Amino acid sequence: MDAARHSYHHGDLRRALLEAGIALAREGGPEAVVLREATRRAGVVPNAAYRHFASRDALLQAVRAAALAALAVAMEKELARARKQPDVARASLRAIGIAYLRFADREPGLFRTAFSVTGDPETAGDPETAGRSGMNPFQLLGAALDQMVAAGALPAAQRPGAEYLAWSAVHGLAMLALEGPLRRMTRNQIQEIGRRVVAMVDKGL
Amino acid sequence: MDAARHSYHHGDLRRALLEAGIALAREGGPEAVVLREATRRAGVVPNAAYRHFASRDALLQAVRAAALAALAVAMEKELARARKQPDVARASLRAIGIAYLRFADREPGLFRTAFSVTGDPETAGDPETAGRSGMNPFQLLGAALDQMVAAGALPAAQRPGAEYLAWSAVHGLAMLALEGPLRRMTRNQIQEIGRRVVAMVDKGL
DNA sequence: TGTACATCAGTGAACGCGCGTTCACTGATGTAC
DNA sequence: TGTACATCAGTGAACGCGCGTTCACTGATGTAC
Repeated sequence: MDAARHSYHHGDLRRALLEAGIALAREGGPEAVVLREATRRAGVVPNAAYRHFASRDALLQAVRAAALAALAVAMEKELARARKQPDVARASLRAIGIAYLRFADREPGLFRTAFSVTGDPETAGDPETAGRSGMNPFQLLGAALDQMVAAGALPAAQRPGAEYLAWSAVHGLAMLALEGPLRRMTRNQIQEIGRRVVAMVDKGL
Repeated sequence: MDAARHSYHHGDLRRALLEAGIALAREGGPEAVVLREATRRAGVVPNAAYRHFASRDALLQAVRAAALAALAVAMEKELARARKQPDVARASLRAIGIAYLRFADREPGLFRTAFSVTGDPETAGDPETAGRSGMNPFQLLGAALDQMVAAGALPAAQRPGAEYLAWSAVHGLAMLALEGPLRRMTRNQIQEIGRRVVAMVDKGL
């Protein structure tokens, strides 16, 4: 990658390191985000990274934010489809759950990086974790639940904290399928269970 | 620990290493199960471990089995209490969920070791993963669900695969609370969410 | 338009770390006669 | 009951590994006059 650099200065090393870090996370999860490897891919000497990131962990946090943003974008895409459905509110909530599970399936490395790492993804503050709508994954889920209440599909009394219930169900399946005992199941089996989990949440909330 | 060994032979090194491994897992999760540290605690030279375990991973797997067995025992205790309830089937299912969450809370290191590690905990084969009843955690959950069907509290059509739905919900909360974004919440908040998750499963199945 | 110089973004070399694992060894145990 | 010897369970020393990070450095850039 980027092997052909001729000037002494790189030009955009911060971005190059971040992108290398994202690629590493995609390939092997958070523990694969190795500072030295990122500099290797950027065609630069190891300690050059310290001009742009205070430590290996700082790089990892930046990668994590990018992973969350990628998830937010995936959710937004699925939500766009849901808006054409008759029962928009319900379809939106399901879309969020399905997008979450699909992201975990298709980008396991990024998924694990986004969640099995220090830091609060719900932090509304960090714009780096947001999708195109400016909302991060957690906020998107919250908005879908608000819609449910507005549509009368969810009792207002159940609304507070409901994101944690929905999130838990879907997150648990993702983890069990990714690095837990469900790892050996086929993709189809997992998808079927995914549908049922989402249905359970819908019904059980 | 065990500093006072006088004979050249240890006597029960395998057990000592396993117990040291369990202690390490309890303190710091799977990545803390370090072979050299286990031998240090057993008062023995590092490579002595290879007389009893083929590799660091073999030790880790043994520790993992022990962690699953500990969870099974915790579940059995909670189940014993549930048997005194009027609606035994339902109470049993909830007991399993509550025990699971409580174990994750009280023994986070063992919990993570049990699940965020290679291997299929559902493997009925390994007796090392079982509690006093001879059943492992997964089997205990299955039995509770069978009871639900027998009691008419769960449609038989929903029974197949239902363990994965229940498990996902409760596992997800445990993970989010343990090493995810819910880490900062108070124990009480998590417990409250736990109750609601279990209720959601009960209602949503 | 040209030059001096501060600032910035890279280089080069080296550290210490603790780990898992291998090798050839030796002290202790227990079994056969 | 005693001894010879095979087997077993430890020791001692050493490996290579790749990592994150620090230090003093130098080449390139851009700004002030």
